[in-house]
Amino acid sequence: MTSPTTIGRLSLYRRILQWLAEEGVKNVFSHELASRGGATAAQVRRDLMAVGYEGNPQRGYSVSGLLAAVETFLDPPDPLRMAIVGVGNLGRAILAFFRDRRPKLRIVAAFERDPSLCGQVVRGCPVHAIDRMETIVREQDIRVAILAVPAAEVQQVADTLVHAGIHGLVNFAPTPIRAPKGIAVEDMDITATIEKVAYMARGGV
Amino acid sequence: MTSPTTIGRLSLYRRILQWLAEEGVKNVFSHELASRGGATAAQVRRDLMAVGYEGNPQRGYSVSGLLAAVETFLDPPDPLRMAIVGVGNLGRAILAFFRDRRPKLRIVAAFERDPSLCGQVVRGCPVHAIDRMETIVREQDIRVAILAVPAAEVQQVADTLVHAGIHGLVNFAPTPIRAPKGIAVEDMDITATIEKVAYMARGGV
DNA sequence: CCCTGGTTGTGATATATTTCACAGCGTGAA
DNA sequence: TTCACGCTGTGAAATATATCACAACCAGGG
Repeated sequence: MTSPTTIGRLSLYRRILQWLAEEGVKNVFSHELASRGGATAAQVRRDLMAVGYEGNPQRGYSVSGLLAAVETFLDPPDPLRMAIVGVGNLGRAILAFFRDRRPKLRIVAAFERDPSLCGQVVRGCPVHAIDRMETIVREQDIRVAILAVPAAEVQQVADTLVHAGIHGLVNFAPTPIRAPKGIAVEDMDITATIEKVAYMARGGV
Repeated sequence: MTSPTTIGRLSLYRRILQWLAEEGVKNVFSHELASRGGATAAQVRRDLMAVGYEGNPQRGYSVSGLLAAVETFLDPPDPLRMAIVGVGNLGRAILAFFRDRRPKLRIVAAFERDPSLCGQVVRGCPVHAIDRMETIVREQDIRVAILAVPAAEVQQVADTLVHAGIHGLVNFAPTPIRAPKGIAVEDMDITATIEKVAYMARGGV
């Protein structure tokens, strides 16, 4: 019903609103959100239709009111438990960002093939051996997994997670993964993005 | 003329074709590329129209021929020099991936605020103080920069790079950046993507 | 009071992207 | 030979996404 691109932008507006709230800003107009969010004012208003919060032509939107509405819309009612697979540089970067930032989206477990890391706590997150992944995902009711493993392994990891009953996957390997219908999958192909910019950057050479 | 989404997929097909070539596969059909690339056969054929390489209904596409055609299409004629700003975990992950993988896209410099890293070589890439960024970007004719710095700093870094004559920016900070027209910008918002999947994953709870 | 100016919410429109569907072709079997 | 098959390349249609444009609203200033 609500398009995925809109969901992605709402997540961004939420962060902008949090920023504004910290700065003590009370009200905001659609064009201000747009300029901070890299969108147009019309698009912001269109996106906000999904959350059903009404602004007012004189003051725009109440920052706190809109923030609450967006959070209600985006956040699951109960905290959603997530896991990360692969505690290399990329995995650590993601862990660091999410730490203490989203109470409703908690990364509760990490999995890693390298035995020397297992048993440690990295960025506040316990690291388990990847063999125990299926068991732990089931036991801890983990719904979403972030895959930060090499391309050669990622499909197998994804299959195991699907088998363990995962609901969503975010894949950072430079190969798309296949998953049955009903499982939300997003491939974030860093290489493709960089190559895309490299291509576009030589328009005016 | 060619849409950015197509460019992104061509980059993916290129990697798949490299894989196939390493496996010794000589020919490939559009539906095989599609299944490995998370697309449909029609979309693959449509994308390949851009590169102007013709397949044949009996054998499909020659892996080596198509690979060469895609590379000619995507790669700049001369090697494109790139830089990375921020040598934290994310920066290192990207450096590690690009190392020796793309001769036509070389990350030739890294910039970092932390003085203890400056002067070192990380993943084969020399790390410079960020104060010297503008000078080095000009001197070394760096065209594309990858931004892996905190959100609070990213706009200022981008402005400096624009001033230094950069052509393209890939931004990993969770805030979109503003740049003048004519500069290719791609924001990779990891947080938004994860939140998007978290949202979609609770469809069938 | 009556304008003017600036904003919201949204129907209508435009653009971008994907999918459909089929002609054209060469191969292999009968 | 003649047919059926399976694929490519691409016009046409469908879908998804973004933008336009305007009625409705209200505050502030004549």
